[in-house]
Amino acid sequence: MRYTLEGAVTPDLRLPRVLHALIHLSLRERVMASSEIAEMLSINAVVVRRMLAGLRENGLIEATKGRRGGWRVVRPLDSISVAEVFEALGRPGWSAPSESRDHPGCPVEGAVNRSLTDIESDAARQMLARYEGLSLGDIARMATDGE
Amino acid sequence: MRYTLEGAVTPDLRLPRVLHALIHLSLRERVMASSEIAEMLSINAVVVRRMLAGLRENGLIEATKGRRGGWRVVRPLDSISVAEVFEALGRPGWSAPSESRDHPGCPVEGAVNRSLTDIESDAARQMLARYEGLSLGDIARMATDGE
DNA sequence: TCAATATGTAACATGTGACATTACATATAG
DNA sequence: CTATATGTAATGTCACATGTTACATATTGA
Repeated sequence: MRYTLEGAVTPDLRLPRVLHALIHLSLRERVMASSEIAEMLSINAVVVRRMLAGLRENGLIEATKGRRGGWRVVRPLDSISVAEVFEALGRPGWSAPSESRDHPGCPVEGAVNRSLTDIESDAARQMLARYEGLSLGDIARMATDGE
Repeated sequence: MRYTLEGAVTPDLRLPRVLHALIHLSLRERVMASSEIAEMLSINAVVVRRMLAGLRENGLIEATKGRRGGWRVVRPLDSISVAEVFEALGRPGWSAPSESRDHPGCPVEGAVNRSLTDIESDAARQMLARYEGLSLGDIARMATDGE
């Protein structure tokens, strides 16, 4: 695993937004149209469909077209980890570690790259482990219980 | 401390590049012009001056104008941590954690934000601690010794 | 003194990715 | 059939690292 946590210039809010939407969607136990979710998140409905496309391809949610159509969470929240959502979204905000390739073969550049990559990879690994240990059910209970 | 590791769309290579340049600069024990450093890093001389400006303001390096001018590392490499360079560069690639503010007051959004922020902050804290424990001298020795 | 050489910066261009928006194709309930 | 949803392409906006040009300022050395 060799990843750094990065993000676009425009703050990448896909992960928090999708988690937020999935939990509401599951708790309500009825389908919600993209437009409803969009209103809830104060964003555009097309952006919602774009974000949820990855989750649909990974079997986390299903979409029904036509009248009375909308989105439905397929599995129980306790069985869905943040890591799974993160992966289904395509690891938003992550990119290759910051290695410069300005002077290939230079031992100094190599040592710098190895040092920084080690540190970034360890941090990324730690974050992913935490994502794996946290389920959407956990978050839903956090919201319900005394904060 | 509340930071996420982020980066621009264009890979942010300021940290590895500056570390690379500082180590060479110190080992050579003579001033180097921006143009020389730029050639070494395969980038533009103006970009070099822009990167090094923060280090100059933080007293890590000094610049001399005019003929025979150039850049000089003020302190020994062993006394300079990666963290110090990182800070002098303005924490390149870091930004506030990814919290959505789409529906203030929503307990679900709040729980999501707290969960993600905790995880991101911990990862950032760990990375900074590693930066603090690593000196430019350490990296220079890595480059010299058996890799 | 004066020309060559450096830094110090402003100004503008470029490339990229998240997000916004419009338009339209496709599918489905009633 | 028609209203309603998803699916998706095309285009625009914005922010930021980097590239590039231009010029002001400072300093060395003959």
